[in-house]
Amino acid sequence: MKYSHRLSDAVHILTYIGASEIVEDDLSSRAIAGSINSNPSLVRRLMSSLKNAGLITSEPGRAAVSLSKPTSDITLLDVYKAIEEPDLFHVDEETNQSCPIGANIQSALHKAYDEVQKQAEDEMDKITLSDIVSDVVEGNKKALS
Amino acid sequence: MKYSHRLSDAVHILTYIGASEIVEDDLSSRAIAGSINSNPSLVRRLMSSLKNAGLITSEPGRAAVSLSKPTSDITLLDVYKAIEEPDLFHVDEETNQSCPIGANIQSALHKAYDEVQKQAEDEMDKITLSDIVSDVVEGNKKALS
DNA sequence: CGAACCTGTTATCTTATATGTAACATGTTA
DNA sequence: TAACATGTTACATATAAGATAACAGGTTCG
Repeated sequence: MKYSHRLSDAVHILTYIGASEIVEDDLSSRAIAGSINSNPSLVRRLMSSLKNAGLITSEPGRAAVSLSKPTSDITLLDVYKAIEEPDLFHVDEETNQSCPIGANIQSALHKAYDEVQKQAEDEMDKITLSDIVSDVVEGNKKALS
Repeated sequence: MKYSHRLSDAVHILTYIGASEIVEDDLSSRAIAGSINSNPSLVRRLMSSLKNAGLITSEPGRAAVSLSKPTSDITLLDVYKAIEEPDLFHVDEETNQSCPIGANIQSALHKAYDEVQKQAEDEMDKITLSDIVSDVVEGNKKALS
């Protein structure tokens, strides 16, 4: 996942929905794609994951997506788990088990990566969609003044 | 970089060097590649980055690589910075600047990601090669008993 | 009712990246 | 000098992300 911005686009979608008062109130996948500078199909695919995770509610045929929870109850961690692979780092699972190093490095790395993952997730859990929406609305106010 | 294990292989190399007493004392790229179950060229490429970062010392022609610092002075963060892209998450830099959301989401995301990055890096900075080597040596002892 | 929109899903193409592999110039050792 | 090493480059392959198109089905409103 080096050059991916799936997480960013997913947050963008949620922010668009959560701050729809500052844009024309068009919540179609086409309108959201216009904001991302992407295409409606990508938006609908990401929304599919967000829907599966219980973060948004939508109905076929109607351009009427909405957040399932208040913005303060949706964390960056929720979005991360809905969209991304679970692990930030990957252990090489093909190391040589006949070598003392190769046979024991995997568990040592898993232990280390788990600690990093936990700290990252704890921090992501502290950042809410409300924070992001506030920053965006604030930035927009400044730009208009 | 979804399916990459560059970081794991780099730590593997350093661990191999740092724990060479529990393997036959062959520090050639071929021997290390054997432990990773990979190939010497990959090992030499990773070692090239580790050398640029000042973590190892080596000379052309001689299979005599060594750590530039004690294992307790080499952190997971050092290896991460030597090997990986600097950022865990990437902001979509192509969002529509004509849209209030698209124009302001980038800085909001950078701010959020920076906080997560900082926590992850702080944790990586606490984990040393010494910890990894200890776990591997310990695991080997158990396997032999 | 029917035209015009929408969502949800799938398929294909292109591009970026990681890895495997080979090759080669050059240094070292015995 | 033969054998082996590093350091670097080039190329092939596999995986994944994103762009794009297509289409079945639902919704809205004239």
